[in-house]
Amino acid sequence: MTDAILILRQCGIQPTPQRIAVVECVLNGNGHPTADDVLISARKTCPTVSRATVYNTLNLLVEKGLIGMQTIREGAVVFDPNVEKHHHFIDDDTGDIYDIPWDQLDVKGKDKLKDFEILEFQVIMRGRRKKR
Amino acid sequence: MTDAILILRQCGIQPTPQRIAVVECVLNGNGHPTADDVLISARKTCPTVSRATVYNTLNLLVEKGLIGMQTIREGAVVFDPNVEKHHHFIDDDTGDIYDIPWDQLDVKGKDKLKDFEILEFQVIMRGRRKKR
DNA sequence: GTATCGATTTAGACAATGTCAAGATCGGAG
DNA sequence: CTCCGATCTTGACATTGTCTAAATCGATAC
Ligand SMILES: [Mn+2]
Ligand SMILES: [Mn+2]
Ligand SMILES: [Zn+2]
Ligand SMILES: [Zn+2]
Repeated sequence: MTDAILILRQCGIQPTPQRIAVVECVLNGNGHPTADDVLISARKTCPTVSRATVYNTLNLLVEKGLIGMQTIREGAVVFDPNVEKHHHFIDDDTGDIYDIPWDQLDVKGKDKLKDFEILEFQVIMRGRRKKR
Repeated sequence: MTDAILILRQCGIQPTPQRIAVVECVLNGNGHPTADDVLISARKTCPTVSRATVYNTLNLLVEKGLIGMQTIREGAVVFDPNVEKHHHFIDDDTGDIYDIPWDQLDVKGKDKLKDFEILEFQVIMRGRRKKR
């Protein structure tokens, strides 16, 4: 349970009911929601919130580094409450996206790519999550 | 210079002027075109080709394994004439996508992810291509 | 309490991506 | 030539995302 108001203030963003709802949806929600997921979810606590405000707020949060944005799903960008470096696993059956901790994988050979200046990278895996 | 007609026949797809134009655009063109790139490009040799036919043909080619489809750019899927396993580097300045040969990188640690059955994976890198 | 003013939100227009269905077109077999 | 199945085109439609103008909000000043 994050304190959305505090988080917004610390970034110099005026906390409003709409922005609080958006922050709570993406930070307390589970997973990697699309903007539309956030809109639907935010409307449960703030029924009049508009699509434009959800997009504005999400983009603002990305700018401030409070959340990430990932281009790994077809059709829509997803937002990511996890701002630490990490990899992703996408379940082809369900579409669910799982975080893989950064230190679980090691990518060897990047330094041999002389033609490219790598600013960031990640491993993207697809398959099925094993039922347990 | 690929023989589009032959390639289509080998996959059991009737070669038509429209399909030939699409195949030539994505196979002989350079890089990772979007459907819209292909549409514009195909219209140079086949001015009346429609958007639906371009999408239908591209999806058909993907189904048959003749080209790949990558979800690595915002806004639109890109198609990939390279069907071998490989990684990608995206130039943040230009948006250009470069193929990185499969054996240039080695991802260690995948076997420790007990909860996931990895069917495919790739490394996605972002940054700037060094001018040379 | 009321007027004012800037910040915020809303509703709807708009462009782009992608899918789909209905009708037109094409091309080969009879 | 006619018929018929395959293919193509057109335009409608849904979705994602951005933008603008007008409405709303809230704090301060009077
Ligand atoms: Mn979703
Ligand atoms: Mn393009
Ligand atoms: Zn993540
Ligand atoms: Zn590629």
